[in-house]
Amino acid sequence: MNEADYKKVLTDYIDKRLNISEEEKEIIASSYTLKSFQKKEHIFSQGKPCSIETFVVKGTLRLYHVDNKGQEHVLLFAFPEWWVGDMASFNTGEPSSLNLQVLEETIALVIDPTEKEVLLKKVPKLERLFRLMIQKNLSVLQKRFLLTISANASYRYLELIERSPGIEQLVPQHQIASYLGIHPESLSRMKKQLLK
Amino acid sequence: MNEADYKKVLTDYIDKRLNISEEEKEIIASSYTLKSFQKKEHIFSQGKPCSIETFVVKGTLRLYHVDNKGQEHVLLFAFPEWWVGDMASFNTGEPSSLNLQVLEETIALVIDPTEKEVLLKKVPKLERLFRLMIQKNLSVLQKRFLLTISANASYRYLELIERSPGIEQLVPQHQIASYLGIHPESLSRMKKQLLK
DNA sequence: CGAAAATTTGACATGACTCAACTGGAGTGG
DNA sequence: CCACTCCAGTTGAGTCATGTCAAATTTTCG
Repeated sequence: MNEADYKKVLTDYIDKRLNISEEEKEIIASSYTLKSFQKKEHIFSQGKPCSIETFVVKGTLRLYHVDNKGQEHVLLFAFPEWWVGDMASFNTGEPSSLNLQVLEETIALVIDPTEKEVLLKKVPKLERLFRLMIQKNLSVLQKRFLLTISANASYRYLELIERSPGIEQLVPQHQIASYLGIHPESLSRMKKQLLK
Repeated sequence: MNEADYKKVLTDYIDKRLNISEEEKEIIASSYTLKSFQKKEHIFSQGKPCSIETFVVKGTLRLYHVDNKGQEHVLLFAFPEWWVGDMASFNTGEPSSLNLQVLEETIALVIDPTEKEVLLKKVPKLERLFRLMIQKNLSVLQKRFLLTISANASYRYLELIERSPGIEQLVPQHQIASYLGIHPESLSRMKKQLLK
């Protein structure tokens, strides 16, 4: 696949949701920059402003936070056709509280806040796309939050592997523990328990 | 205050963030319906589609979910100048998983999905307002989620009363416990501990 | 005033954490 | 190709925060 093919993934994605003209497709395609990232690389990090919003074309990422005790907490794993960034930081310029790390070699389309403003001016319909996207993210997080405070860790674990089958092949176990909000030792013990 | 005054609260709120014309203010004001709600009343409930998005002008509300064990979990308390609804349900028509209940007599401006679509067609800039609003909500929830899985209940309690001083006068203690994700007995004991 | 609801207290159970030791596999360099 | 290291995962023992259930007390409100 070449650059144009990768950008077509994005414009197709948008077209499916919004119906955009050929001209708009070109504006969009030229507003985003194609980047590839190596395994373990950090695309942005906690403490610095996040001036990148990415649309994942290929690969796997994790978005996580390190708390003041030094514990990592995975907010999400990202896959192709996902938008990932730290919106709060991206929009305000304040330091990010999140880290975005590559788990599997990734190809993504990226944009910075200034370019995004320009793009939104040129193609205002995209406001709607981004609204719907964030709305989706919010519903998902809401659901996860409620699950986290209402169900125990084994229930959350089973829910995760049902919702994302194959995740255990893609992501090391201690990161799954971190996603579930528990320690690796606890997840290990829990899995043993579940085998009965 | 009369109806026009209440609607002015909304148009002022929007004007502060977007700069809208007098004409647009009128369109907005006429798209929303003024409603008042009594203490304990449910504005929408779990299991039924939520066809209401509210802008609180006066009063206090709580948005909560009841899980399959019958436990209530408070997602948020809402105060004047907040938007409250169940976006997932509002936009798709699927049954809501949330309940919105009045804690203190409330006056709010409400809109249904069809009216909102019409309004957004007439005043497309509002797409941006709603995007920013949801974005804010998402950042807040993200932060809360991370706090919930990284800090213990007493830390979360202290954070809450610092962030919302006076909340203990407005909201019964068992609902604060529910907001914190713990049981009322635990909160009671915790507070006793903290007095040292 | 009296009933119902909210809060507190007690006794005990349990899920998850902590810290430390051990195991096993993947990769590296001699 | 082996020895070595490093990291992920497992296991063990003890602790702690919070849950559970039941009873006592206080507050709220009709």
